Amino acid sequence: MATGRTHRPATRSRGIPEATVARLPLYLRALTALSERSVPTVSSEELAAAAGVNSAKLRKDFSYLGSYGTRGVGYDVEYLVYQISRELGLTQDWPVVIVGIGNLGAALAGYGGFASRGFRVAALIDADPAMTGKPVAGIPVQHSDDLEKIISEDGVSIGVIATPAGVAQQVCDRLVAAGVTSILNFAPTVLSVPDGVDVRKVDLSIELQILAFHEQRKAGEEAGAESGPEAGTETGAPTAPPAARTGGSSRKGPDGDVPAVMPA
Amino acid sequence: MATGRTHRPATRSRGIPEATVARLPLYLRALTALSERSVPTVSSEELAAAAGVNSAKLRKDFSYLGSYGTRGVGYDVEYLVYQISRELGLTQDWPVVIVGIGNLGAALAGYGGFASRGFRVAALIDADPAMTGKPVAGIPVQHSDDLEKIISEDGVSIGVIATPAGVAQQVCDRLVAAGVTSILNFAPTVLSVPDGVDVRKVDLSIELQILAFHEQRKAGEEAGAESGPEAGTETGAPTAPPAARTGGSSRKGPDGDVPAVMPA
DNA sequence: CCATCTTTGTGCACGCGTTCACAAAGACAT
DNA sequence: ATGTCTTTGTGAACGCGTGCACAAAGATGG
Repeated sequence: MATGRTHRPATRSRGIPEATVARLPLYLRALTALSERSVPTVSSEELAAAAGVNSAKLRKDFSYLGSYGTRGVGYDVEYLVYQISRELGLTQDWPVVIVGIGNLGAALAGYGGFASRGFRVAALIDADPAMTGKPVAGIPVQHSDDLEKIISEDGVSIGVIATPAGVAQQVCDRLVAAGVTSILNFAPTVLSVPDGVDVRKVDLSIELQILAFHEQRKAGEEAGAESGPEAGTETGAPTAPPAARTGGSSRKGPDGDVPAVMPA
Repeated sequence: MATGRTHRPATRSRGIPEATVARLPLYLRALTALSERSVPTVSSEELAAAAGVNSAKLRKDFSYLGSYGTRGVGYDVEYLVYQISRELGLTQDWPVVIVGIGNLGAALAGYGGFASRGFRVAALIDADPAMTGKPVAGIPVQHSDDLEKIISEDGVSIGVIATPAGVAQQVCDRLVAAGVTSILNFAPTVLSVPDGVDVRKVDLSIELQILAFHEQRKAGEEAGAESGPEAGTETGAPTAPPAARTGGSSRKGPDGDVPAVMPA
């Protein structure tokens, strides 16, 4: 999970567990595919397989929404699509602003998965004056000076931050002050927000690091098979905990991200 | 969380809980920032604040790695950076291939956060012959015909899929067959992989849908304050569960993703 | 050397999420 | 109408993750 809520101790919204909410979009996607193939009904078993989850889990998830199935038959696809869409708030239009139109921001602006699910890119915002007015994915970039005006005029409540890490918190503060209450953060920083504001983060680097951990473990298991499972626990630690300071490097990554410092 | 492992019942790798592994990159980032400011030691309280977590949680996380702190003082920054890097497998170089060089793939290729953490983009691969040879972020795109050769020659074990959803499973199968055992999937599909292969997924659309859910709930709470908290449970459902089929549309999204069908 | 003070490391309890297993419900055939 | 068969909906048990609260450890000062 590249994700993780920030703050807010598992709000358990209207009795719907957070874990269930996170799976509803998965079910919706599978159901939409079935709908396009004109499949009238699905069993929990089939749908669970399509969504990549356990069937018992799926049934319990749906039970939080109500009793929308028919015993002995399954679930009506169209009806379920509607119910989940309504529950997720996808029956209304959500204007979204994207702040920071670099490589990633531009890619997000052109991402088809947004518009297809009721999310409308209301504006692209960047701090670089050279970008202002230039169309990206058919939408002209606006300058960040107008951020507050754009948010309030369009009634935007969801903001996407795709800026360098260094300015993410400032951008976040301005978005929140202007009325945004949900933020999707792509910058590799921890954002602090007041209560009532939801933050979800997507960090590509973190995902890769988690994969690397498991990858290393797999490799270690093979190699460790000959010398016992307890190998590799102390593979030459460089110095004792109170190591002498080496003086911090000042290299900065291209997007304002900080590189990992690897002693020795 | 934009994330979520696939299969594999919480492997609890070498006694290190999955939830802890997912937080290690967070700590590492905070520690790296401290290291650049030449801060010699941090308390669990300070570091926890910087990483956006609870200090008790942080201490428990570190306890799984060993006793690297000094009571009354805190943790040695440099030493901890090294220990976490080693635990995550970041002391070695991980070659990574990115398959599907569209908007997103190109953005990923240029993402600075990869190289700075020991991940090296070994190759960019795309099925479009017109892309072949064209440099993206300084790296020439190679044709997908050579996928197997590239993987085996470079010893690549981590693959990133940024293709349209329709071809993601095929690409995944080829990657796995060629020897890739960790996959980061950006395509909006459930990938099925054999045992021993890790898949992590990042789905931008899902993250927004989760935000929309909470956003709707917030809006509903305000409005519902006047008519009681039980309002909005049955806001005009369109038809009874056994609804007549309306015939599926066949529209496809621009990236092969399927649009949500909204009845009535 | 001793007292004090800070901060770690962890035992324990609690709550959420997952999974099993089964009773109830309805479709369908006779 | 009745029996059979399929599939849902959920009660209950279990395991993981989180957070509290405190004892142990070590630094620091006198």
